Amino acid sequence: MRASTGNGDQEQDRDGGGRPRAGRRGPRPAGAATISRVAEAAGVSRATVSRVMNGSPTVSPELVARVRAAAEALDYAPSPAARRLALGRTGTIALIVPDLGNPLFQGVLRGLSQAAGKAGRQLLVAESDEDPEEEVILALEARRNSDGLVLASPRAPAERLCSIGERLAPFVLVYREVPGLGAPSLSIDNAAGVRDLVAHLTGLGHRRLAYLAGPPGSAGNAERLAALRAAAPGLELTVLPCGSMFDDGHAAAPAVVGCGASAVVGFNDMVASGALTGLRELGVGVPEDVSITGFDDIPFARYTTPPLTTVSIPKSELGRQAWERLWALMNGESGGYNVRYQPRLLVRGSTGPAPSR
Amino acid sequence: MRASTGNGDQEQDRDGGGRPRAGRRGPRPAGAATISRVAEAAGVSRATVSRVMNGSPTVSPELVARVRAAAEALDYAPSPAARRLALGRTGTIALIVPDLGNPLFQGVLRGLSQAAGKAGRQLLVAESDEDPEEEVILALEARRNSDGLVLASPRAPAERLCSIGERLAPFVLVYREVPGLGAPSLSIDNAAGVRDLVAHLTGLGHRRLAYLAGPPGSAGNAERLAALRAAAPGLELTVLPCGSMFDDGHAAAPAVVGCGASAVVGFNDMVASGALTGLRELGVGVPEDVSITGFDDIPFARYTTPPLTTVSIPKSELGRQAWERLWALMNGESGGYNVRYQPRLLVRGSTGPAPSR
DNA sequence: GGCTTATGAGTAACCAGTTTCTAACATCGG
DNA sequence: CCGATGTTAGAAACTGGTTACTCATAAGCC
Repeated sequence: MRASTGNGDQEQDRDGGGRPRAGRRGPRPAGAATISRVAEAAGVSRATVSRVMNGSPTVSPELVARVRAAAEALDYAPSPAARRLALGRTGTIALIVPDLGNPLFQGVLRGLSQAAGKAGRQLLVAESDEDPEEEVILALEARRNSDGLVLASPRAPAERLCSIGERLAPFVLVYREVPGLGAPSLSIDNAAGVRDLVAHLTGLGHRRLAYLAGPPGSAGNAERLAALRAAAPGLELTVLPCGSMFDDGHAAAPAVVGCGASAVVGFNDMVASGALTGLRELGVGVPEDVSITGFDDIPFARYTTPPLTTVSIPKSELGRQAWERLWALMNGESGGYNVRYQPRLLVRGSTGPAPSR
Repeated sequence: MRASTGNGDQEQDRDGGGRPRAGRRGPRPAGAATISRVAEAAGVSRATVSRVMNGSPTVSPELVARVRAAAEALDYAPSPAARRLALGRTGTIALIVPDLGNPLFQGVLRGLSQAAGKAGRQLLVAESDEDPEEEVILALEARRNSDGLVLASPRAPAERLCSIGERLAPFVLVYREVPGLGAPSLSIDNAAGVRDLVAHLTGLGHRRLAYLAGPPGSAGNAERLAALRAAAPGLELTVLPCGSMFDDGHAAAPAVVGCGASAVVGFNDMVASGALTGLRELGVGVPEDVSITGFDDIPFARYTTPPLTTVSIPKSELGRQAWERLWALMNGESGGYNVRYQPRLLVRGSTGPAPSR
């Protein structure tokens, strides 16, 4: 025999003595009890053991007790792998995010994890690293190993999502809406958030704004930018390429100074915080010289100096709701309509009156 | 002979005029192709299809082509559930953390997710919510659905872990060492980190320290506190119960002022940041009046005002290493010895000379 | 008391793969 | 030309549960 089968399993004793079947191959988790052994020990059929383990009411109390005792004695627990195959469900749901380092997705992760955990479901997590095609592959793969999917802020183009939508179902979209797709989506009214921010800033007398743009593939970034353009007909707007992390914002500080804006609208709280620190390092007063706003209200935003004016979005709530929707879909219900959460403006210390020129 | 040969051929309708078989039960994912259908289409046996799908070299090129074509035509992909059962492995690893909202664990999550993803493994995540017994149950459950575990900062008592250690294997411990346990651990030399901090603070003339304590169950907290007590024989140390989140630190600010310490050692960066903001709100100058240090070096620590002096630990590296160790263990190798990472002191702006009384 | 109905539990057919064994066939050496 | 050896691919036995049938028994009814 060629050694091609040597897949890591240590064939302990393949001795010529030939005991019945010492250790066939890998599967056996070291003598774990099987349903057959329990059935034998209790003197009943495998079907009866299965019924007892699943709490079927059609078993006599006496047998229930016997099976329970045998299962206990053998330390038996049904094999999840076998149940998956037999039942056709996994007891697992999956979450795909572009970036696990982003508090936005961490919030969804937490909410989803807790809601799914409470319902006794396990959670598979995968990070697509902002790569659209990778994301599609991960999603398909994850879906095959779960009963349902939550796609957070998917970077894949709408038509690509539609083309695989059927194989992804049931699934829920978070932080994005895709019209043609037959999946409920939970999203943020980015335009409303931006309008609130702009109203706040113009109310303070700001006329020259800079926008620290998020990642190019982000739908949220596109919406926020579009809303900013729409909301600011009489304003002067400079768009600075930036990113989504602290360092991106920090690195953009000189450009902010260079463009002469009196107020900076950050794509999110991280770039805003980074820019805030960067500006102060350059000797720019916040908010005396320049006002700064963020987006998302990450836990940290309250603890910058000065605290960041931002727009709050219910991150964990999205996770919880995503579970609710997914649960409904998995039960064949409708999953409900799309929801757009209204963000809430939080005015803190990083914004102030525009400096009189 | 009994009908035991009924290997997958569906005797479509044996019922009296009933419909073919509308929807037997759950399993069928709406007409997904099975290995039997592919075998039939290609005119070969199921065994051959299996061999082709797994790249076995013992199939003639002609058959390989035929099977490939049939699989392609039917859009066939092997059922992960069936493979799990047949192979006895899941292609999945699991991570248990006490709190998904903590950047410390997010770092491990990221590192692990990326390393496992690169190796084509999926990642199951569960949050124990700081509850020791819950954690044990989650770990056992997660282990049964995966090939290996990473336990981050487990809250469960050492003897409890030892008692279930065998059923958890293979697994790796992160942020904690448990002597009796036969699992490699990747931990931080908390004592060294604390010593560095204390040396730095005493070098600046501080003699009265306050420690913002972490969660009671945390092993890291116990180590840091013990090291602090040991490192400060000539110092006055006040221990303030606190927690691990921003708000905990913020709420502790008045107590800090009350105890008269000139330097605050936070359990981690979050409580330190919270305290920093709280102190400044109370009119206390940092670092002029009070110095503050954190621990962990979360991404945010660089962006507080002033930036936080802290001790850096390689969070993502721990995740990557955890994967390496787990991978070795899953292959029957040793998994290597325990590793204690040496943290690195980062002096930033939140610490300064002790005020002359 | 015989017939119908309920009930409890066993039999065997699934779920969808993997792998051992075995048999047929081709190749090679003597 | 025949036996030994080497390949290939199929048959069938697994992986460990679930559940549709089936059947025996007991209870209910007339």
